[in-house]
Amino acid sequence: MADDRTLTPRAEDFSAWYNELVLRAELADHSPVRGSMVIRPWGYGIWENMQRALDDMFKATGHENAYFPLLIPMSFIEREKEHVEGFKPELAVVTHAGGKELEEPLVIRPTSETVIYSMFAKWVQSYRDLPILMNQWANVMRWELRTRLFLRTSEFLWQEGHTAHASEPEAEEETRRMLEVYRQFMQDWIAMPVVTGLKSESEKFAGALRTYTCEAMMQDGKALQAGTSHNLGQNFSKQFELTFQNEEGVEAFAWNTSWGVSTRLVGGLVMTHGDDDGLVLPPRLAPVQVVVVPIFRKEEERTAVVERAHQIRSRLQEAGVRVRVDDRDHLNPGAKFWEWERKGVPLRIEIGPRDLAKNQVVLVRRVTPEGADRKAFLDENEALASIPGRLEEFQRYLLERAVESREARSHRGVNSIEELQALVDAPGGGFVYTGWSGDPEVERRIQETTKATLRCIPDPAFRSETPPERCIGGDAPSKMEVVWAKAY
RNA sequence: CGGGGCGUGGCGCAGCUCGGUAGCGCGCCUGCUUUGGGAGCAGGAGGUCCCCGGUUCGAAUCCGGGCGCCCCGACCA
Repeated sequence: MADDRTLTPRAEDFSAWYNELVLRAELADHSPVRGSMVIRPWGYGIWENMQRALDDMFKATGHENAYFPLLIPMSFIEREKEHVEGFKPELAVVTHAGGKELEEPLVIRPTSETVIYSMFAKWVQSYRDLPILMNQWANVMRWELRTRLFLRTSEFLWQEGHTAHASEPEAEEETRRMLEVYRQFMQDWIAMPVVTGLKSESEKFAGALRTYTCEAMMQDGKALQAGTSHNLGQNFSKQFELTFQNEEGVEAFAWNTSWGVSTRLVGGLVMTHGDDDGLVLPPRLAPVQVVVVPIFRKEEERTAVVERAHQIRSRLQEAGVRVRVDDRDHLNPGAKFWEWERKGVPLRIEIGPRDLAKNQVVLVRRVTPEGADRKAFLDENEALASIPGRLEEFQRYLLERAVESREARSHRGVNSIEELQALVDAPGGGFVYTGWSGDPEVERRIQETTKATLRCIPDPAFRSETPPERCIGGDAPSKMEVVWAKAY
């Protein structure tokens, strides 16, 4: 840590900056168990706001919540070949319970496809029972060798949606629909723009037919896989005999999808918006959107100022704003300013005797565009009425800034591996768009030599105006445009 | 799994080379003065120096063994 008061600047050591910020903003802390974390109230508050927004979106698209158990029979995980291959190395297994060795080991879920589709199989007989549109909020465990708070921990919180459909096109539509829900959520709530697209064979979910992804670009030029949506085909329904009688009375296997986002999104938020002073929160997710800091000298001033601060809080609360009054008296105002800025609160109202006299408040934005005044002196009523609008404006500003930052780190029309390498190795890193023949050998070779991975085959909205002609790997014609980046 | 670093009060660290009363900054408690960008003064509390063993009159310090954590890399949906 740089010292007690400041963070290591991003430009000096981005990784150190991130680690220090997460601890110092009190988002999370290391638990006694290596690789797992305690999410502290400030971090959990952000997650709760994410959950609420996402949950509403899931409900609006027809999904219901349910809960499946933490423990899964080992034999279930082993049922689907690719699935078990993908997860085996990172499974935590319960072998003993009740003082005895178990006959069959139980796996702590790394994800719940197997148990969920085995239950769906019990519940579905007819096409009339379909579709099933379900979601669960849960913890999962994947034993990771190298962990980082929020970005990769052994245990994490997430949601996993699981659906069953009567036809392949319906399942594909669902897969795409939920990917779009994620994209929208990340854009509108986290103010984090993402590139959506299809994962290559080597990067797709173990057991899926196809995996779609949301890829975000962090300030250090590395990509973050922020959410995935899988078309599972009939891989799981075949293994768990999830069948139904169709309209013709013929027995058929159901088509499944699954999709998830996790507390990793909190890490994405930090690395998208944070600055050298600390966290910057998009207002829509901020546990506290406005902090009111009273300033006073004498006792009479204190009474009057603190009373006004609480009036301001009530008025803003009535307008639906999340407000906190920081009336602690063992800290001076400056210390409070730094603290709330470190924690990322979007707006601050300072109110002191001079403001009371003039019926004004001082309004400060967590970040301001280059050259703009940081502090605004405003008529109190006017200021309070403008707060909801200002929060939305701040939300928009963060998104714009993030889009600009991503665009500045996106490189299109790249034709050679050398150029690709130079770009991803440069300090800003970023997304590199190239042509690809679809040959997995090219993908493997590039990954090995450049350490960049194929993030996705972007959806049409993100493709370059002129499609690439040649494959990055050589003289073969390009069959599709792809995005490369170093990734978390 | 490889490489590096670190374990000393709540946090950050010095002390270890060269063994001899365990220190500094921040934080914490009490009081007074302060409060518009990280307050000042005075007084105070708080420690199995990661663990085990050894050397020694004496170990935070030297030796042996162990444990833990962090970082970088490899691996990874």
